[in-house]
Amino acid sequence: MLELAILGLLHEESLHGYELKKRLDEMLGALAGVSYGSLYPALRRLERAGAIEALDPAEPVSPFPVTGSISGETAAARVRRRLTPSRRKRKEYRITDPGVALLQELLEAEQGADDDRGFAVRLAFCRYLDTEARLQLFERRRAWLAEKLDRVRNALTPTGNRRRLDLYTRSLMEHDDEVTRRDLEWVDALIAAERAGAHEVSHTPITSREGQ
Amino acid sequence: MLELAILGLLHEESLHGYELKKRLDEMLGALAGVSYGSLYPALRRLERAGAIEALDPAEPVSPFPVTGSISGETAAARVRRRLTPSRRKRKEYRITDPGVALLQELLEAEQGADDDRGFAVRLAFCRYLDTEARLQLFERRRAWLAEKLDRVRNALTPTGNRRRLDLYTRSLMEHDDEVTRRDLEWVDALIAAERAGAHEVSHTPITSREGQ
DNA sequence: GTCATCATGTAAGCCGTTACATGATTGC
DNA sequence: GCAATCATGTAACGGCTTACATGATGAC
Repeated sequence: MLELAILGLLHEESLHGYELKKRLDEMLGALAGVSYGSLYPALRRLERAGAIEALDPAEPVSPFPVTGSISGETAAARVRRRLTPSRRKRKEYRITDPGVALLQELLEAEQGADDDRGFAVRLAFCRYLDTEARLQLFERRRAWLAEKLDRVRNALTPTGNRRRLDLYTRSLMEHDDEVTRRDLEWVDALIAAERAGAHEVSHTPITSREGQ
Repeated sequence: MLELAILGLLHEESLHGYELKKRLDEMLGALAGVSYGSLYPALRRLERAGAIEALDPAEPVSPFPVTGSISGETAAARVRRRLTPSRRKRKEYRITDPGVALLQELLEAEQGADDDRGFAVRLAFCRYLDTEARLQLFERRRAWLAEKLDRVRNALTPTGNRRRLDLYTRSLMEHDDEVTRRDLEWVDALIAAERAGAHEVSHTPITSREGQ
């Protein structure tokens, strides 16, 4: 899970551990608040496995030489902190070709792809899958949610041997029911969008958000 | 977490491990699918700690002697399986007085009471808390959710340094935003109901559920 | 007699955490 | 020079899973 996320982030851009954690925290919901005691060992494992490699700090990797302004990022950076924040003892990692293959593999893996966290992380990087694999991921999630909804519904209906629930437990289950139904609708929308070919996934209209 | 749930269930009724797992599975969302490899060791730990005790199989505990029909349960039971399904080598556990104290303590503990699972399990047994402790639990959850919502909102608004999100990640975050807002509303309803003294918590009207 | 289910347990391992230790760089 | 933040790591431990091992009971 963590390794999947690391590979996913490094596929976009080379990063060092500390920065990686910040990205992970932004990606929250899933994987927010992962600890360094977990992150750094994961990086070493991936490095030993050849999925990522540490960059030589002497020669920077950017396609452009690092002489002066680096695209538009500079203007914003100047405001918040000085230029060239670089060169601590930090180790920047880059994903390797086998690493990209591993990312694909982990994204498609069935192991733990169903639960909330597993799905969230996979969805965050599913742009690296082809449409078919993506649909497979969505359908699996859908089935899982449908099953979950079924179980809640079953626990909620007073069929036969069912013990009666206290009000708090009942409220919990009703809420669970509602949330799961919404999750299902969402996944259905993702599937529909994927099938339509157009990736107009950003469906959520939501009650006017002029507040901020 | 598991121990809390075990104590909560045993507070209602004495049970053996296998049956306990079934209840846990029904309580799903949180703690559904917990494994025996996790459950039995937990029972032993609790027993060693004196929080629960195994019943002497010779003398059953029920307030009524076990001669023939045991309340209304019998009629239903007769249909699905024969009477007296009892007496394997199963070990029935009962909660002790120190166990009840431990249950209280765990319910009020701040450790891990905020996340989805922790809150769900506590809510399922919060009837064993007094109104004040319950409100404290709800308020803590509320604060946690508010903070989470804030982080999502922040990641979602294109402020300054923010990298632009791909469509899938954006959809994920928007969904997260929506779900978290609903969670907040729900907790607010719980708090309001608690404050009103009446425990009319079962608010959810939900779109007509004639389907089943 | 044999299969499904009930029932209890152990061992190995995974994945993560907390707490601790260390040190570089920069702003003031 | 000192504190805040950036940055990397290790050690111990926690909680849960999987896979395995075992056996009793009841249905057919």
